[in-house]
Amino acid sequence: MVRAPCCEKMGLKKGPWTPQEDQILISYIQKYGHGNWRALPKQAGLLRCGKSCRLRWTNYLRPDIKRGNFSIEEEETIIKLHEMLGNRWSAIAARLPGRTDNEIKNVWHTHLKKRLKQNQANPETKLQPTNCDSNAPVQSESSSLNVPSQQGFESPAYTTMSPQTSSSDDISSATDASMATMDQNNMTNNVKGEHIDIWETFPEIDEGFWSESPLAENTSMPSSLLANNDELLQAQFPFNSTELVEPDYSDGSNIIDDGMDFWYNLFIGAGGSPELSEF
DNA sequence: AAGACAAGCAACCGCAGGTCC
DNA sequence: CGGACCTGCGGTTGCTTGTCT
Repeated sequence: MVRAPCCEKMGLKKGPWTPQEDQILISYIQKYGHGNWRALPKQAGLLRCGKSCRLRWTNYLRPDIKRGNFSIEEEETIIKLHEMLGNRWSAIAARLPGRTDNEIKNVWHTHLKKRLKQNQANPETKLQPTNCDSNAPVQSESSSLNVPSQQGFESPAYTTMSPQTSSSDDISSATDASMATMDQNNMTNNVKGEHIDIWETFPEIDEGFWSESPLAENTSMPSSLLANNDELLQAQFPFNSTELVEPDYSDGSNIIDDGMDFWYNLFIGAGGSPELSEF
C-alpha cells in the first residue's frame, strides 16, 4: 500500500505553531468542526498538513485540555494505570480527563519513570510531586509529601466537560470493572478547596460533541451551546476564517487564553457551575 | 557573563487499523 | 475484494528554557 505524502509536500510549514495559526485553527474548527483533517488546512488557509493541525488541536487547543502541573492524584493514577496498561498512553489519557496522551507520555518519561526508579531504590520514599511549574521550588528527595491535592489545576473551568473519547480506548472488560471503580474515585476536581464532581459541574454534552462529525453538521460544538453564541463568537474571535485579520496582541493578550475564555464563557452561559464562574 | 549541560515539552514520524469507493 | 485514504497511536526528535560551572 502506497501512503500518501504528508508534510513533505512543498510549502507546508513545520515546527512550532504561531498564535496566529492557532487562532485560525480554533476559529475554523469552532465554526465548521473538523470533519476532514486533510482538507481542513486548505479550507482554513493554513500552510500545515492535516496531521499537524490534528495534533495541535488534540494536544493543545482543544477546549477541555487541562494545562499545568499534574496533581499527586493524577500522577498516582498514571502510575497505577501504567502498571495495568503499559505504554498505552491514549487509554491512560482516557482515564485522566483533560490530559492528553502526549502530555501523559511526557510526564511519564520526564518525571514518573525516574521517580519510580528512585522509589524502587528507596521504597520508603513517598511519591513526590513533579513540580512541573518552573516557579515551584524543587523539593528535596527527603522532603515529606505535603502538597495540596489540587495543585496544578490551573484552569478548572476548561477541564473535563465530557468523558474523553479516545478511539483506542479498547481496554479489556476485565480491567474496565476496576477502571470504573477508579473513575468513581478520580473523576473529581478540586476548585478552590471544594470537591466538585466534574460530571455534575458541566452541562450535559451531546455524545457527538467530540465525534468527527462531518462538516454538514456545521460544528463539533454541542448543539445546546450553539443557540446564541454569535455575539460571543464575535467578541472572542473578531474575524472570520475567510477574511483573516492579524490579531492585535500589543496589549499582551493571549490567543490561547482568549480561545479558552470563549469556551469557558459558553459553559458558564450554558449553565456551568457557579463555583467555576468565580474564575 | 557566558558557555555547557540537563530537563521539559511541543511537534513530527511512521505504522496500524478502520472506512470508503 | 483490494487499493486509497483518513485517523489514531506510540516512539522519537529537537527546540526552548532553566541550572550549573
